[in-house]
Amino acid sequence: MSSSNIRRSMPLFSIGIVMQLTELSARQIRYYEEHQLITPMRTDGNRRLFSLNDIDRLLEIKDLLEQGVNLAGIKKLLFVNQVEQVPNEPIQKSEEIKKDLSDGELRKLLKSELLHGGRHRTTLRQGDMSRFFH
Amino acid sequence: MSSSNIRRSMPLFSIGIVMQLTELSARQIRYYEEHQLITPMRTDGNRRLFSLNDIDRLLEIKDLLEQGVNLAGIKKLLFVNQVEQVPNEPIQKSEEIKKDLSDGELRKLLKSELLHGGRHRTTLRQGDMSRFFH
DNA sequence: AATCAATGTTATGTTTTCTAACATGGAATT
DNA sequence: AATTCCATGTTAGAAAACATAACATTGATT
Repeated sequence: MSSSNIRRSMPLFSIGIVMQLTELSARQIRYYEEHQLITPMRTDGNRRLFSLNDIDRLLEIKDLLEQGVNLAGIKKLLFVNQVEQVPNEPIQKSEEIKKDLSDGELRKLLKSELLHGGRHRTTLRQGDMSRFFH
Repeated sequence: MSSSNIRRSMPLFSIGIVMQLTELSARQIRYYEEHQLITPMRTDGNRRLFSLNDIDRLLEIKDLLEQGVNLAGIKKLLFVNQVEQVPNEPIQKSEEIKKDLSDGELRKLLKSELLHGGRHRTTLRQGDMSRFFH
């Protein structure tokens, strides 16, 4: 897991913000979760918290729906993207230990990642973002 | 206003998330706002929404407080940072029109900025972020 | 001892989000 | 044409998160 991926998978956004950013209704977002197209984190009080990756995926879902793909198809598409991507990932150095980090360490790391911002992209579906520039 | 600055000034985060990221109490955050060290946006329902810049500033406030600077001093410091930084900004091209954008256009832009991620930094206090890597 | 700055704590009200149920419109199927 | 199904809207009621405001506390300064 690259630092960028860590940053992009941080649960940060309430559903209200995600609604604005994606222009999806709460109903739609929850429905997609219900069908396991996204799996946002939850707070202790059971509120959803979305990551940048979640938002990314929601926008892709929206895009595919507008192209006529149904949820079943989208689910498959998202899934093949994941499995076909794994082999392309460079073998990670042993430095990048995946071993359990303490909560404190993780929080510190995530903080610095977030605030340092992303300078290199390791996104799966590269080029997809072009559709936001119309 | 660079695209990065737009992205970093987007009101996105609830106070709960900001508490976690900064390890400040709600009381502290509100107190700093009360003394006009930050001015987070509000939702229609009056909930605070913080930007990355707000979080950045909160962390700087926290840092300065730990160094013994009081709020009055911090206020001055933040202010001189702002005024001394303006001349360093390159003159913006006339392409970068500041004219009013429609809400829709702005939202699209912000969305793409957010999701595209920051690749170049135009931060004011550069180097400050190093303190997050201990 | 009194004051002040920064923060904690508590009370009370409002906003946001939650789940669950039912409704609807359009497409596909029978 | 009637039915079914998918995706979404709408509503109700409960709980979480957040708002302001007031009072308490702690440590430093006067």
